[in-house]
Amino acid sequence: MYRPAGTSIDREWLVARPRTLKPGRPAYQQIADELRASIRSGELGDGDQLPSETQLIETFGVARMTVRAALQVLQHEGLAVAEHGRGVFVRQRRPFRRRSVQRLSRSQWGSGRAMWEADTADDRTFAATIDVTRERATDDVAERLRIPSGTDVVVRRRLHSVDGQPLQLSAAHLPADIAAGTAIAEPDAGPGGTYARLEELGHPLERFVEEVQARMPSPDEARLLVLPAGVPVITVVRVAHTSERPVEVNEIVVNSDLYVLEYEIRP
Amino acid sequence: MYRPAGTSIDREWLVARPRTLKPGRPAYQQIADELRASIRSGELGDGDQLPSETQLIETFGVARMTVRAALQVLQHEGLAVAEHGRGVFVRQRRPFRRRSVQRLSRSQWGSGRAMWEADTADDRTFAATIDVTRERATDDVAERLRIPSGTDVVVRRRLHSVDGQPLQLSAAHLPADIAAGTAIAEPDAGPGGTYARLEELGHPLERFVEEVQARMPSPDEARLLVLPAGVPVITVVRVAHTSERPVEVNEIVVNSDLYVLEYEIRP
DNA sequence: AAGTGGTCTAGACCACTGA
DNA sequence: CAGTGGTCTAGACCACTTG
Repeated sequence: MYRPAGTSIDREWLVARPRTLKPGRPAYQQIADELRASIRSGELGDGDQLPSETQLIETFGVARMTVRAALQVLQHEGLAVAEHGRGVFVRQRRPFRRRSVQRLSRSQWGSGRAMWEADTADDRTFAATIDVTRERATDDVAERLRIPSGTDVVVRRRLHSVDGQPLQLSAAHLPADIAAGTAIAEPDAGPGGTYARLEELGHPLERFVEEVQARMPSPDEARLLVLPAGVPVITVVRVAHTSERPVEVNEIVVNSDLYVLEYEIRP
Repeated sequence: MYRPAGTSIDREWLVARPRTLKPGRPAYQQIADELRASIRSGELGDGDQLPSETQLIETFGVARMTVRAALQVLQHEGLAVAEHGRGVFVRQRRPFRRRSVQRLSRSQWGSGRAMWEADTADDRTFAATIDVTRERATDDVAERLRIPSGTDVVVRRRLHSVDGQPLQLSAAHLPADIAAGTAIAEPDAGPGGTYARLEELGHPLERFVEEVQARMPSPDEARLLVLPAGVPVITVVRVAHTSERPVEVNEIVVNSDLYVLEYEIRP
């Protein structure tokens, strides 16, 4: 009973359904419930096309805005994506890429590989540097770097992509007294990246602290990361410390659909 | 120019707006853009009421479904919440609670405190155990525990709340050969919880590995955690290891609005 | 009772996709 | 071209909150 992903089974789905809606619960939610159940059970698999709006209208005997509301529910739950002119499809699930934050080890960036390349192996990778600027630190960044608010920082803003797929945005902030005039203030920071340069400059990195949160993306973030509705972002604020002081604050926004963050804790 | 949070400024907002929409971009998106800008700028602060649907209809000269679409956009971005019969409000922001996963230290659970109490200090806390059951391990859990698929496990499912506010769901899975017949299989596992019992039973915990992801909640999760639209959940799969074997897989789902996960990495 | 949001209809026109 | 989803209207009735 094998059926390859992406097969259209609209017609089968159609005849298998009861077409009656019970009073008490809104119609659009009942329709969403049925479709959701079909997705969860696997009856509708990854990439399969959902019944079209027209088909749902006929099946359930409701107005178009009602079936659209049902489909919107599924999209905002991250279960389906609409493609204009094509149909609504079960959203392809889950990370084809995983990230071990554990790989923030010296062996990684010491060897000239960026840490986000850790699991990439032989894939093609890109890090499109949007820009490197010198700015006044925001209050939050200044506090985390333990420098006076408004002090100059070098900011490296980047959009990381792999095989053309945007994965994450990052904005690394370093105190200007450390980074200005060095390779860190250049678009290409050289082999091993910022962390390798910091060590060379006499700032050996002792520990990283990461704060992890999740939220829905802003419209700008959704555009840059090509996020469909219903996909949140994970935000990471990483602070790199030497034994003396914090030397970098990196604000990272990742496509939560493509990442698994991995941490190891030793009590 | 101080204005306390929650103040209604509908009328001010109304007169300050242009009421013309430009062609090219959908009307509901332009309306959402204006409201979003007001929220981001702070003109509309935490808990403030947005203009009502009626006011927006008059201001922009569009149909009701159009302004509703605009308000839906903001709700799904997590910027606003609607309250039936009251209005639409700027969503109160961000964690009044923070969690240091770093606190998975022996000193915490050794001292009889659960790790999710680490930062709670003198707040009132509750952990409503939904149930403790014996089940066959799912494929995923079995693989993580390195036991044959279908082997019995003890499952402790809980809903954690603080001051009546639900924070997280968890489902801890332990191999039956370790946990069955012990306090771990009881609803109240005793002081220090599962981890303290494991140590007493001769399973000293050496390391924890956590995999962190984010996604939109299922309807059930949204109901249990009382999540409004536009708030994702963070999922954590924590595996506790002795030097010999993995002894617990804990599947955790947290309200991303109330948590900051914190990790420390030493290269 | 007045004002708010929640659901729903029966249309319309448009933009995009694919054969 | 037919079929798909995207936007929008002008109504309707309902449910909830507040004074």
